[in-house]
Amino acid sequence: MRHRKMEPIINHEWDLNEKEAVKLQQELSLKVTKEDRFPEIQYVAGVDVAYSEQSDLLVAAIVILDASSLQVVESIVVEDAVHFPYIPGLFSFRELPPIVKALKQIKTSPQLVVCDGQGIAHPRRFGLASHLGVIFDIPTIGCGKTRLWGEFEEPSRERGACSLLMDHEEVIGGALRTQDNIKPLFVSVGHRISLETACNWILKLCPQYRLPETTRQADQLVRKALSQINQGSI
DNA sequence: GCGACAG
DNA sequence: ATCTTGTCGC
Repeated sequence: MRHRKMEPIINHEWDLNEKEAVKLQQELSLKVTKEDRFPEIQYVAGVDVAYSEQSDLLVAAIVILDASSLQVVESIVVEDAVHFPYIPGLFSFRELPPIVKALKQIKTSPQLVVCDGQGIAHPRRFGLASHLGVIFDIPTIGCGKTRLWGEFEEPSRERGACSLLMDHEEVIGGALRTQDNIKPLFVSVGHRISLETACNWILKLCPQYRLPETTRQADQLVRKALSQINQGSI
């Protein structure tokens, strides 16, 4: 099988101040597509980032899962220096640089990427998942453990229950229960996928645990890498 | 000014 | 996210 490495269709500057970052989000958010626009999905990618002791180092991991078996077929871990502080609403400017770096090196191109964070459930409708989706022009889902934006009702307590995340009259995501009696996840459109399809994929990726296998596998990798880095620096 | 605030 | 021990519960 031949592979073609992923390449961004948009290459913008990352060394921005807060005001410039907000302006860029407003511009790029116009490119987000909230409808299903993707081919058959054979590979799904998971992304996660961990921080070292003094938060001066980032470790990002990409895992590629076979969409049917949910088995890992490829993975990569990269390190990068922190170039942006953590600011709610500007999260992508902190975590995306190492993620982009890692995605460029992946040999197996995924047809869908699941992100640990929000998609359009964001004050400017441009969370990490949407940002990643737009610059690579690839379908993405935002899947956060906690809420950033929007109001919602508590979904009923069985797996699959979902209540809409609303910003006034606008639907920006869903609070989705992935297991019975477990706190819901916050699922939102990243890019080129509908909320309904996104929720169905997240449920498919959560056969046993609260978090999607994509996120769990990526989380496991960055944690292992970080512990090895810390041991080597002592 | 006060509370909220993805990871 | 990370710092951190025990502890309640299935």
